[in-house]
Amino acid sequence: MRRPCNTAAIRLYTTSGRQRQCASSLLRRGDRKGPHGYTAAMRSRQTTGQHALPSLVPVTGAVPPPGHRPPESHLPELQQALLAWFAANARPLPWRRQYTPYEVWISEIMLQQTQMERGVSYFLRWMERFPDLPALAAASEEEVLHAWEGLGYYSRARNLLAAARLVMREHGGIFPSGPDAIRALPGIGPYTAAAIASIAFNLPVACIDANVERVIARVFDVDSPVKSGPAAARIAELARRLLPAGEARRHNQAMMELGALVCGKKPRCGQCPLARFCTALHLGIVHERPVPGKKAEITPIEVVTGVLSSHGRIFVQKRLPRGAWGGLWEFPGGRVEPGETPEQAVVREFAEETGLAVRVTAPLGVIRHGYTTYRVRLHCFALEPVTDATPRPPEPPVLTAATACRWLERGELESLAMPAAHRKLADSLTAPQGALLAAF
DNA sequence: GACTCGTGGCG
DNA sequence: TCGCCAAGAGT
Repeated sequence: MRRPCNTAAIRLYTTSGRQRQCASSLLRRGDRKGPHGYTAAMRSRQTTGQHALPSLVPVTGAVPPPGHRPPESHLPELQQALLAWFAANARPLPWRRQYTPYEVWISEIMLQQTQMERGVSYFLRWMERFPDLPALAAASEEEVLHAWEGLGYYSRARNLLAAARLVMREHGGIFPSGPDAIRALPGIGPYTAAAIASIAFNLPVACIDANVERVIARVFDVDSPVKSGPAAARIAELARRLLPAGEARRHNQAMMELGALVCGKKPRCGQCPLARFCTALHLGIVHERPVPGKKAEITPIEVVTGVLSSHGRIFVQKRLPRGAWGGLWEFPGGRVEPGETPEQAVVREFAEETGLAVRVTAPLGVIRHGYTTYRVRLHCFALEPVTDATPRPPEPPVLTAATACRWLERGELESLAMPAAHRKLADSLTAPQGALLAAF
């Protein structure tokens, strides 16, 4: 299965240009003054204070306009406005046709920490390859990882397979409908359990994801970091109270859709169905909600990898089953140690990870990528085996960082799941005009 | 709670 | 170039 690229089908699901235009003009206006007469200086002071609400004072002469409807005392009206908005603005996503548990499940896992457009393209390809749960359960991990290649967080794919097999074994192949049974499946945490229970089965549970947190933090003016305990508890309680009876499926999707399309990082308050209920908008502090947590530090690191070729074949190894890129295939390599050149590092890493003696024949360039806490520069090299004069049977590799290895024909690189950076390198090897091809 | 786990798009 | 982040879960 080939990695999805930007296909024409995806355009169906993107935000329209009209919405983008409206949003930008609104944002500029809001940045300058705020919709209700509070200055930027006022907002700035509110952000740093622990108690934004009590310290709020209108600009001299400005009176907060009438019409704000405190959300706590207008829940039914708010719920109705949200559902009406969703009915008119819901995107026609592929898993919104039938709401089968399998499709809802796959879509929810794929969309974790993944942008909608990418999720849609992978979802469509996934359903061609694994059309139902038994088909997934019958697949190999190699196949599943290959279908997932490029999405990242590969434990999601491994857990999907494990969960599918568990459902076959313990639930007779029928996706469980009880919240506890759903939550017990590998890879399904609090959010996803609630999403499947409500969206697939319309059970009365509230979904709380980053979108919902953002919407609630603004509408109800939650003034502590949303990831902290107190804020999380308040948001959970508010989310429960917001849920209309019998409407969990539509309501939860509406909350998340609103957070994605309107109440995003760039809020489009002018087109928001909840604007008249929104406390943060009323106070002119929409941009200060939600209150962010502390940000992680990014460490720059130098990493090397090498493409070892011998007799027209290329060496790859399969990473250990757990941890980063677990179960994916890669070219051996590792970090450059202090005082070491990248060339020295790749020779050392090959010796440590495979027992193979190699030498560098050519540099293949530097690939930049980043993940969570690292910003990586991956130095790539072409390698050849170091052989002594006397012919002898080739010694088998001694793998210390992998469970398997293979010598591949160049065309076979396509068939294995690889980390994104290694995939870029592999693609450069087979590219028709690859500047690196001469090295082979 | 604090960490880890990927990737590509965007301003 | 760089920081931020997009429908979180597992340890």
